[in-house]
Amino acid sequence: MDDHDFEHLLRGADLRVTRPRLAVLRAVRRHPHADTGSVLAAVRLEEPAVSHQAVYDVLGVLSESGLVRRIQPAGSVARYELRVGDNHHHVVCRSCGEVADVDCAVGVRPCLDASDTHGFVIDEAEVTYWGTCPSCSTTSPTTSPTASSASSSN
Amino acid sequence: MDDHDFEHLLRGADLRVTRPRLAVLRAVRRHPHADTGSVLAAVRLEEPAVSHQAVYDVLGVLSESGLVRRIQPAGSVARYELRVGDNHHHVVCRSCGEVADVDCAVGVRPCLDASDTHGFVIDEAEVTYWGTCPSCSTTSPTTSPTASSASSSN
DNA sequence: CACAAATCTTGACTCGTTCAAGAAAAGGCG
DNA sequence: CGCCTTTTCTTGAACGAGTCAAGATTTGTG
Repeated sequence: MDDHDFEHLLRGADLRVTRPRLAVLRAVRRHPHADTGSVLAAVRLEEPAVSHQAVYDVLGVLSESGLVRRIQPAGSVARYELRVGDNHHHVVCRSCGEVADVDCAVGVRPCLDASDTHGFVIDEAEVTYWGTCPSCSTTSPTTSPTASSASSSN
Repeated sequence: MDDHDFEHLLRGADLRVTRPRLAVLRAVRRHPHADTGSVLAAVRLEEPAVSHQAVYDVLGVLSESGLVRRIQPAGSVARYELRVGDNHHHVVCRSCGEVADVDCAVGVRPCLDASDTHGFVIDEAEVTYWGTCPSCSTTSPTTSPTASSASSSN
């Protein structure tokens, strides 16, 4: 996944290839599950002039186009990842908010057979595992969910 | 589930029995999956003097105590329900944000066997089904996710 | 190279939620 | 039953992720 691939991805989705978009894709690749603020910070290391609105816009269109996946565990802000279309799920640490990938255990489309769907037409089943991450398990639970990884700026 | 039961629930959780708390419990019972604003509105029909902060506080302690369950699908505000401890899941309409209950199809603890959990200690698996609700399926998709049920006040 | 459409910058703003301080109510005890 | 401590609630300000809007730039096409 280099810039060349990203360019193809964008063109394939009928999106123009711009410096902000490439920078966002690189940032998301480097920081899986990063929130918008972290993506913005990472982007600005390479492209200092990119506005926060541009990052919101870019993450928005990339999500709609399926080039990135947006997740948002309860109590968390939106997070983004490049891994897409492989039906994996997420573990979220109740203590520090850390997110990790979990490959689907049941099959390609796990739990997609809900018993009574009340007439809803279901197109996706999203599984979120809740628990405690390794570092919060060993150390005494001091860290709060808000005090997570990278900080955001504005 | 009448006021008498609610009182027992509260005392059993070492919580004082107050008019705001009973009103919130009644509101959540009457409006499953209601957001905080809707709960506040419903509460004020019976207890006009209850502050919005009280509703936030009450919903907070009730959630911590396990008397109500808080859910928050991506892109939605927090929602609450009384159904608790029966491991059911939710379908969320991508178009209007409507939420419905779905009983667990796989078993008592579905999908709780993640393959590689990266050292996380998992205590819950939450399944969210995404799709389109009956009314958004038939009618052309006009309604937006933000224009949902009851309105909030302040 | 010029032009229309898409994209980005700038800056204000919305709204769900939280923070903080003091007033009011709950429940135990005498 | 009424006092006292603690919990809970009211009031009002503040926070912050995300959105809106208008105008400037850029992209890709003809």
